[in-house]
Amino acid sequence: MAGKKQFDMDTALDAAMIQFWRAGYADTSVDDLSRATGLNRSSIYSSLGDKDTLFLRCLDRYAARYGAKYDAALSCAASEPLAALRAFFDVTLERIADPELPDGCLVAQSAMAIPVLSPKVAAYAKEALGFQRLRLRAALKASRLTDQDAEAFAEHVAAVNQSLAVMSRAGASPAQLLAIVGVTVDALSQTLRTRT
Amino acid sequence: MAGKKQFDMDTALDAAMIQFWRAGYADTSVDDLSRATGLNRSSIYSSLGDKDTLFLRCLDRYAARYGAKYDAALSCAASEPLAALRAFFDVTLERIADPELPDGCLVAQSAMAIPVLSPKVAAYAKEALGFQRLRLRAALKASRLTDQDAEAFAEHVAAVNQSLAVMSRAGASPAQLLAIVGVTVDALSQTLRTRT
DNA sequence: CACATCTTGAACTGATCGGTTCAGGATAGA
DNA sequence: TCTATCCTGAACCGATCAGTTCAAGATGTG
Repeated sequence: MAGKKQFDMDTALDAAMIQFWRAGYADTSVDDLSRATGLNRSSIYSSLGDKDTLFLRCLDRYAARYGAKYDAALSCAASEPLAALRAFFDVTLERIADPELPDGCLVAQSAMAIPVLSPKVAAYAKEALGFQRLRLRAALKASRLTDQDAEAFAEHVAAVNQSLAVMSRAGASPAQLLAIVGVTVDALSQTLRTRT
Repeated sequence: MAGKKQFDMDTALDAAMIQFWRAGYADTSVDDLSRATGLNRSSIYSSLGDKDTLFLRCLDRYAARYGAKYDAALSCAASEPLAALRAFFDVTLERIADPELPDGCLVAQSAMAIPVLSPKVAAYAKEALGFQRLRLRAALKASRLTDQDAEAFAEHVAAVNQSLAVMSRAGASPAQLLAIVGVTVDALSQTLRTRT
């Protein structure tokens, strides 16, 4: 079976991404990736690069895919900040609820492993978290919040969003996850009401 | 050098705990533990057990040590709920600020790795998180909060506390961590003020 | 002194790791 | 049909993994 591309690159990258996402970098061997993608060990190295390179591509894929969803969710922040925040959390909650996808979050997973990751990967993980903060800061500053409140909420919301990864890994129920974000959403609601 | 115990068990366990804490289970080899504790490879197996057993002991040690601190912090929750919550977060923030200790949290680290940990260790990690929730629930119910609010805040605070582990691993500054918990503390303050 | 106890370093097993190489099969376009 | 291209399986490398074993050395107790 050869002559022209025998496999779908997107499908293979998705499979690799999900494998890393589920088991983490350290607990994913190249043989695991071979099984997950259906690609031969040799094909992985020739088409997808070595383990580190492939992991970086998966991290990038993950950040781009869900980054776009977070952006879309926050797009109405200026007019409807509360709805925007709810939509933001919904991106994460729906991802967690999807039985096709692992629990947790590839970025959070990688952030926790920073001390044992290669500098390049560690830097990318930090960058992804920083970008998430920027996204939230920009959206919240466009709302009626003061700059100070917007910055504090941006840090807080980014953190709470990552906490959902930890709690979902530990088997938290959808109701528990909703309670977690509920307090934050209420807090924003209060702040919007009192400091206008 | 022998005849009677040649090493201090507490010191050795602390060193092993910190090694697991910094690098995680998967990225800690028995040779790493040997180097960290100063104990011979053979001595580790004869005195501390195999890797899984030792990890469980370290997890238990960690949960007991900081569990006691969290309990102490929450002890004034009935009379001073807001101060109790601040003291609770301070336990984590001070641990993160301690240059002698790794960033992050051994429990959060383990929770993220649940899909690739042994069932026994995975169960213990879940248990530790559940216990933290119970601690918070009991403390908040003793305050002036309604049961519903207390339960929601218990979930939220436990999650935010874990989020500090993720963010500190990614290099968040003390100011950023303070902003994260500040929103939660303000939210509790508001709730205490409006729903008495 | 002699003995029991504890610890050490080193060697060893079998398995797995990341990464490379290569002969050969399968297919597409000419 | 011929050839260029792509992919496969399998073998191989050196390194590291967890875990075990053991002879030798060091110490405290009798």
